Amino acid sequence: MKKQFAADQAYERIRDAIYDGVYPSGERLTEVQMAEELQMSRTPVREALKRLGEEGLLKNKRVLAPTEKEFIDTFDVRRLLEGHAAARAAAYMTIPEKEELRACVTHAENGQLEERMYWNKQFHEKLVTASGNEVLIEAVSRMEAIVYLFRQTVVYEQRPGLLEEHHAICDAIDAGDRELADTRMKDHLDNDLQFALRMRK
Amino acid sequence: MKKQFAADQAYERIRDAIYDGVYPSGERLTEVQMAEELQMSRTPVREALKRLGEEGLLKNKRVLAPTEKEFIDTFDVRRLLEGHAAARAAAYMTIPEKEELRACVTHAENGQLEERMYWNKQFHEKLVTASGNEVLIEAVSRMEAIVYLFRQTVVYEQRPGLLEEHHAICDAIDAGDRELADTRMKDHLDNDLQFALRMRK
DNA sequence: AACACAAATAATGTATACATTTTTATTTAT
DNA sequence: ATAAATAAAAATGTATACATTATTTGTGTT
Repeated sequence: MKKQFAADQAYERIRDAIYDGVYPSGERLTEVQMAEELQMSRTPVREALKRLGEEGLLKNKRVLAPTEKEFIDTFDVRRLLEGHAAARAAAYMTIPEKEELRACVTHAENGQLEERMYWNKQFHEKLVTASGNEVLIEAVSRMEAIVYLFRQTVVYEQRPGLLEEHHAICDAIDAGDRELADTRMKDHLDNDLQFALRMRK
Repeated sequence: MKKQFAADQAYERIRDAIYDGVYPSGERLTEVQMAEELQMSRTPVREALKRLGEEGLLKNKRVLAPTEKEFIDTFDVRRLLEGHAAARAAAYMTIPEKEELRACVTHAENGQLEERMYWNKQFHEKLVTASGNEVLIEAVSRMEAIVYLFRQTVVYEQRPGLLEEHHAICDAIDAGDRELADTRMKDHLDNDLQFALRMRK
């Protein structure tokens, strides 16, 4: 077990708390309060808050409250990047990698809600990671915060068609069809977006 | 004139110094030394260095030394994003915006090296900004550091064909041809990449 | 009640001190 | 001479103090 700096702990704990809805969108996080709660001095907390700010989870000290536009804009970029990742995967993924990817979908099919969330997330992550392009990976992961915070609900994981679409993407990749993989990923994300938007109403 | 925090000044000064080659790639920047040079305490310097780290200009305390792969990967993503921005521009840019964009190219044609650099940069910036997609804008700007540091030289601004390509992109946008604008931007960036890679040898 | 202003309270930004960790320099052993 | 081990030096991470800014609260006015 590696020793963790207080600043890192603070970062992780606050981040998780935000994701868990402990601090709702719009709430202001102050250094003193956080320091109090985490039982450490302001210094590491301050560092953690700054980092959360840079990563977009806080917007001048308040928990990000993503607007519909921000969400749409995020997907506009995401579909580009993940579509590209899918195309690359179709061209360069190794057989074992393809199998792992497919396994994500089947595991999701068989698992309960908790597991299903995990494997769906893994699916996208594996796909992007397989590109081997650090810049791409970084860019995608940077957008997770908004996505996560916007659709506060988890119902999304039950969206009809979701798993079928993941399968379809796998099929395109297995077939080595770049174009098709790209298109299917983009369509998939479009569906996700539409569904999430509808859920908010 | 707005008052600046010491941390902000530190950030800007160190960043500019890195860009100006004062601290060469690979050099280690320590808090104490920077604090000394900037005549302030370690606290704001530390904050600045952390920020520079998050933005990719420092990689555990050392000035980023981009590898060829990183550079290529960056362009792989850039062409996606800027290509998309060009396509959007073709579809949605207003006449005055189109004129401003074209002006960037003509200004570059008529200016000296310094100006030319400025206007070429403006060209790309205007194009991306016109998308109105904050996420996209942010993503593109995040990649500037690597691009800038990798091609330490400025010769790049003299690349044969560069201005013609900018014009060609403008033409496609003026014509409202999304596909073509996208392709031309991608080709343009591909050329940039190839040229930069060749320069390094 | 809504507004403007003043006083108070609280939060931030910076400097500094100190313990710990990391780097560098030096010594010792093979 | 090279490598391992140790000692010395330097740099980092955290806590704390204090001055400065923001924010809130309270008061009086229309």
